[in-house]
Amino acid sequence: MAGSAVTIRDVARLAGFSVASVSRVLNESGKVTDETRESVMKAVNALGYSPNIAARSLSTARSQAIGVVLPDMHGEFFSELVRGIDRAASESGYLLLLSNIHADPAMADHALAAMRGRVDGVIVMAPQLAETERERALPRGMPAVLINSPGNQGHHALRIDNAGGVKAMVGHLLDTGRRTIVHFGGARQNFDAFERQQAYREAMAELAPELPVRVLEGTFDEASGAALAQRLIDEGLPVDAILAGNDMMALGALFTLRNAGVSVPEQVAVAGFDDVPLARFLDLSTVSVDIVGLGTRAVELLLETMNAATQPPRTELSNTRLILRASTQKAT
Amino acid sequence: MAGSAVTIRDVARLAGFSVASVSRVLNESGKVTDETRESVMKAVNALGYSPNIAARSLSTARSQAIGVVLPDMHGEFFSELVRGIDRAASESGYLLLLSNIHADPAMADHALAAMRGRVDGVIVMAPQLAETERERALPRGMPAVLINSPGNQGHHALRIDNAGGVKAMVGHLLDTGRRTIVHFGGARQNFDAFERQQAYREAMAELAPELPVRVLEGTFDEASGAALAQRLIDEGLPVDAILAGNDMMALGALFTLRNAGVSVPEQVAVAGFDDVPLARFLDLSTVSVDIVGLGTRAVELLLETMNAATQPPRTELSNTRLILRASTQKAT
DNA sequence: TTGAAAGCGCTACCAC
DNA sequence: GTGGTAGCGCTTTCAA
Repeated sequence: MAGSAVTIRDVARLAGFSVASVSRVLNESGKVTDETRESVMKAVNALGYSPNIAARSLSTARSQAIGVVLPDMHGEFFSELVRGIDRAASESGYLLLLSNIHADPAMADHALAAMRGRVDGVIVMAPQLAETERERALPRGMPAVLINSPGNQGHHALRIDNAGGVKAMVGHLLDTGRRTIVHFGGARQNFDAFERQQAYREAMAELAPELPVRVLEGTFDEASGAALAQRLIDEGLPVDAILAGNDMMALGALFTLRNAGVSVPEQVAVAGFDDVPLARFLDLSTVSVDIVGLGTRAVELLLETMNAATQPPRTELSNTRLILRASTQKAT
Repeated sequence: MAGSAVTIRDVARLAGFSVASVSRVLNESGKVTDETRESVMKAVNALGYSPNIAARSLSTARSQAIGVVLPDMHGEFFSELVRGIDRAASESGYLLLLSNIHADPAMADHALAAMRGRVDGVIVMAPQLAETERERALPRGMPAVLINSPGNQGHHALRIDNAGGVKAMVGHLLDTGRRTIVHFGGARQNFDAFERQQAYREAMAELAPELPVRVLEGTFDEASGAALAQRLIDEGLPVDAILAGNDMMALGALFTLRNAGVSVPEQVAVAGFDDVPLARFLDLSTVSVDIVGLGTRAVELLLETMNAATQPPRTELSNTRLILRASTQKAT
């Protein structure tokens, strides 16, 4: 292993003390005289010693590391989530052991197993993994917190508040006088897409039961949003608002409408979900999710679990914020 | 430590074999009869056993993990780089130990020290850390590969080919008839900003020594690009091309010019560097860097170092690609 | 082919 | 306050 050359024994020998004392100095545990501390530290510096953490882990039965298992994601969401997790983890003295799992369940098994003994707990985001598969893959007794993953057997879980976000946006569209609001949904298998579609239906039913409900199903990408918008244009544009399941679809719709000479927001309002950086540039109204906060909170919950395993599992919703920009607001 | 309940000894007991045999089965080392293998595997499954990797690391002196030390970055660059590193690492059976270092050199020390004994090598991106500080923080004998970091004492290093990218773009601008090309530079302390500015001067000197050279210094963000563009407008726009040090500056310039009624690219061409996702949406010509490839390559070099420490250190440049879009091309 | 046992580097307990 | 040492869970000789 890298850097293993000098061990605690070398330090002890050079300092003229026992390994026990060296350990005490390094861990600030137990009593040592200033003299002892000084000789030990001198030896440490002279040798460029840093302790072997694997050995320490083995001895203390804790690794001071948190496992993070994420799907293969692109862009902002990934970096923000990792940033949040890292921030909270390093504040508490934990390092991150990262593993991307791709669609394959066998990889999840492998990734989780590989973490055994190197982490004190894991944060798992596996929207594509069935609950049973996930639980089988999770090593026995490994504290875990779930993010946007199906089921919640015995673990704390965190979810994006899709329902709250969508409902707020539907409310805004209604408040600004929209009457025929169509939803562009993502693929059915996608957990967030599913929840957002549900939320749209519920919000309409609750806030404006007399108004028509319509869902067009797409795939959460720009091209799909463009195609669906084109379909509406071909129909003679029988709508005055498009609530897309995510920003990329919304942007696709935005471009297509503008290219077709439809004025946004005058004729049609367009709204997204996620608040990707592009949204700000293109003046798209959307729902923003506090991703950094999601990561931070996941760490908090995990630490709580690790320190008191018998907490009843909770599911929390992460905050969501309505971001109103030009794409839904008539100029005043 | 998490999941430590069942050990190799429990498996051995249940299987009716020694721990040595269990180890052999699990590692596919040495000879075992099919019977033995079978009983062992049965016991493993029954107990839900997975080996404690910290113990294995200690015993084998290798951890099958790679340390990744990155600055606190936002967005696409971070996720793409980690994706590339993760992809290559997991293909070779390595896990990633991640640590964000912030500006503080003490944190770098801490992060690197914390990796000792848990990783077989590290990939370090520390553009803000002086070479001496970095080398002091790096535990003795730890194989390391540098990304976009100053100096290269004894380590393989990878850099973005800023010079090549800028030169190609300058060439393109000249080819399309631009004659007064001004460069919007980033902050002087920023390594990439510095290199790109240098490259601009060199490219101009080489390709068009008769043309004027002008650099306006900014800060690599949108507002800065906007401000510098405004300055040019106030001067009566004595340029026909803006080569920004990065995309965000270019976008700031783009908006400001358009709002001022300046037509891009007819009156002024605008080019960036990085190819952020926004660039495609806003039809900005730019230079794209293969970030995933950068990460992948870093892992390859690291594995090479770990397996044959006595290679002479090399510095490689990562490929760069000219992306030509509407912002620099006169419509034909 | 299998088992016993010696470490890997460290921490923590127990004596002094 | 300090040192000796047993173990943490695993791999890997060395004998049998």
